[in-house]
Amino acid sequence: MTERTADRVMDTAAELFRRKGYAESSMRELAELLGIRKATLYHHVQSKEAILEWLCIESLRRVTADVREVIEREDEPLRPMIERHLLVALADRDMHATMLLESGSLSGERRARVVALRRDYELLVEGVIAAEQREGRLRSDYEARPLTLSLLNLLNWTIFWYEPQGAMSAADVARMLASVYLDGAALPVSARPG
Amino acid sequence: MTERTADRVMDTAAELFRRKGYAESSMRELAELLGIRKATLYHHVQSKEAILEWLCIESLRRVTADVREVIEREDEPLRPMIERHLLVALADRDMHATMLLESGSLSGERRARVVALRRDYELLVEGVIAAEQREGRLRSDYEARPLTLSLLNLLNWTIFWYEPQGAMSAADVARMLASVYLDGAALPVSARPG
DNA sequence: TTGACGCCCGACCGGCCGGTCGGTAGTGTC
DNA sequence: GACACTACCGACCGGCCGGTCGGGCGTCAA
Repeated sequence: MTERTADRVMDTAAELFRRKGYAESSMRELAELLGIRKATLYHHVQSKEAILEWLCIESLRRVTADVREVIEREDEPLRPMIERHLLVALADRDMHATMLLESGSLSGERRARVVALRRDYELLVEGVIAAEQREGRLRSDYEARPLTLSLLNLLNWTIFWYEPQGAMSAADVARMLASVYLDGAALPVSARPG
Repeated sequence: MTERTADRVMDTAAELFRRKGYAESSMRELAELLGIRKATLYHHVQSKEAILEWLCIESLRRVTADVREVIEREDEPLRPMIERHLLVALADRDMHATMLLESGSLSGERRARVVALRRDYELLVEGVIAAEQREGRLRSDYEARPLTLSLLNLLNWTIFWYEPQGAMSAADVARMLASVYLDGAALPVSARPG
């Protein structure tokens, strides 16, 4: 049952960290949510920071794996890649939020490992952006790097306002953001009313 | 000199909170950065949370005032509004980052006040978006609300990767983001190479 | 000279923090 | 019955936290 318990610890920690913030969450509180004592919690995890590192790495691992699969499968991967990124981020919401907001609380090697994974992922996306520019499907008046970072801004922070029970499904939001990013929010002049 | 000192406290606190996070920053550390003792610091501010509230309110006050002025002056305010928002956010970087990341650490009435200001600002932007939709300059296949939140995502989180000493000036980034949001990142099919 | 005021400080407080320790209870194996 | 292993726990630790208290020191006005 170790595996089950470890998973439960990680899920609960992700929810707690997202709701209260990493520094404001205590191991006592986490133990209480799990229905065990703090000393017992340390039987399952090495330290508080180890939990945070695991959450960061796992969220990046999942989004990287999924997006890489889309890139390898699709001929024109940009739009499906955008949609997949968003669907994964919304599915692993608490974990993803913790990675975005709290990875700065890691220190030393833990921090270095997470920063490296994040950089790898950014470069994966940037590679797609640059390729689409070369093939003339994406505008080239700006560098691939700021275009990539803008896209990731647009996507990543959606988890903080999206409401699963609202009018739009996750797939709806994914389509909308892909369309806004690629096609723009403005109506083309030719399509405007007189 | 009280005014000078209070300003210095707020500037220093904003930089510290952005660099280390609110919960991870201590009043001892802030006092040390200011070259005074902790007890003296409490002569100038009421509490740690009061500092955070002031930073949040002030950053929202500035961006709201500036953007409102643009809206009242311009006939087609959307593009200049986007650019102004970004310039203000980049100018008050530490304060703005603290507001975005740490306002959740406020409690009770302080939190309520900041949340209300944030909501006011969102509604101000949403009003512009909705107006542009009615006038046919903005696509209407999505609601004004998610279009607004997407735009704010795209803009707000830029402060975390923009490098002032880099190749692009703040005005360059502002123009780029306005163009990506309005015109899209894709090349129109008609403009693509054969 | 006196006293009010702004600015400063050392010493201290209770409380919560992450983490450790020694030990117990149950369970399955040989 | 002996052993090993896992899950569990109460009690405890040193350390840092936000915040307070009483008082010192210079300036300036009466």
